[in-house]
Amino acid sequence: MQLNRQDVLDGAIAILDEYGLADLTMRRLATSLHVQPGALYWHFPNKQTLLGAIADHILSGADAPPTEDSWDTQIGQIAHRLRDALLSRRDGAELVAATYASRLTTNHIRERIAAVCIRAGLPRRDAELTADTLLYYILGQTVDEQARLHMDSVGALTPDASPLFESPDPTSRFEFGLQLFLDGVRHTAADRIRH
Amino acid sequence: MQLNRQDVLDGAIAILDEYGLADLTMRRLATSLHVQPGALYWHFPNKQTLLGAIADHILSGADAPPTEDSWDTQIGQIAHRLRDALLSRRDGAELVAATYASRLTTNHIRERIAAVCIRAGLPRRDAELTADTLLYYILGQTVDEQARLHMDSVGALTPDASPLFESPDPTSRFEFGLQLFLDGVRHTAADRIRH
DNA sequence: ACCTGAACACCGTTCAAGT
DNA sequence: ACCTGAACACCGTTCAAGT
Repeated sequence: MQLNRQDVLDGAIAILDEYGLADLTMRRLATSLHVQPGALYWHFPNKQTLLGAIADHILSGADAPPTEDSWDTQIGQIAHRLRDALLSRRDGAELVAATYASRLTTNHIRERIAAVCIRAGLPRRDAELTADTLLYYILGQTVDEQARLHMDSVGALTPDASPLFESPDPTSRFEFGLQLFLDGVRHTAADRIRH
Repeated sequence: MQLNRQDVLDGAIAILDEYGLADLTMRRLATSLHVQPGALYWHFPNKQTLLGAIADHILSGADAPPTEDSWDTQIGQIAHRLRDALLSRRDGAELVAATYASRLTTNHIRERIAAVCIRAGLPRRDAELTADTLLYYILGQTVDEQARLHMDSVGALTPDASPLFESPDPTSRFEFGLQLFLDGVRHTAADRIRH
């Protein structure tokens, strides 16, 4: 039974979900696929590339065209989609943050957000910087949120410090930062229209 | 010549500056201090703790009381101090991001920013969430900026994609996101005063 | 085309024993 | 109190050789 690229990718994602990013090693992956470690290097040149492919997979779908009708709800929609995508797999946010780094800002999601900002009245360059700013916020916030979740499940937190009972809850925290950001964009856009 | 905690810390920072985070290993550090790897574990319980101490060192000073007089310039001052601190050592932003994660939001810097927000008219809880939002942005932006710098020095980029000639330059990019954020805070604060 | 076997050059951490 | 010696249990990656 021969392996293909997709099998390796699926196996890697399965390990990620079951054991987390720290335990996603090439050797462990090889074992789970009943293959020698070296075999993986026929399908992926190195681990970094494999992680990149997982990151792409996690993010796929988050950059679909927005269906809302005003620019601010459109950005909100994309932002929530991205957060949901990052939270959809164990350590998803950490993996994307560690792997993508400066590539999130070379992503289709960035273009989508920038496009919405242009429609809101921002010049191209401002729109791109605005998209980057939002992406940094979402990634940071979500990495943090997911790290707390994990700490919680591992019991490293006192019960009343549990993020599950945290007030405000993670989604509200996310919404707060998102609205703060949108207010900033509104102001910048309004300025542009006035001048 | 006996080693103490500070010697280990200094040695680690020296390796960080010269060879970068990826090459900062316990074994390499031990060699540079002319000591066996196990010796380090008398001074630090594990690598994570050592990295945490380096992160604290990098961040020390960034949380001094602001000297500006309006709340927005105060936040700007703290934000720039944090960025400068992260950029002050090779891979500083990456190290802090990887090590601190959800601890940046348990930092004195967070309290400083929150305090300024409270003085600007925000309720305590909003002030904390606002501080977190800013911290996520600064960290993300600075990690990215530093990663590009490194890619550049390593020659992994085409000349015209060099961040050194990027327009706008990194500092202006940073300033853009910061102002976007401050506009958002202004709006939230104004809302609070009106109602 | 795809994989094995086996090696290379590393890691972080532990711990009895030494001084 | 502080360190050595030596081991344990791993890593990612390479590559001749096999099928």
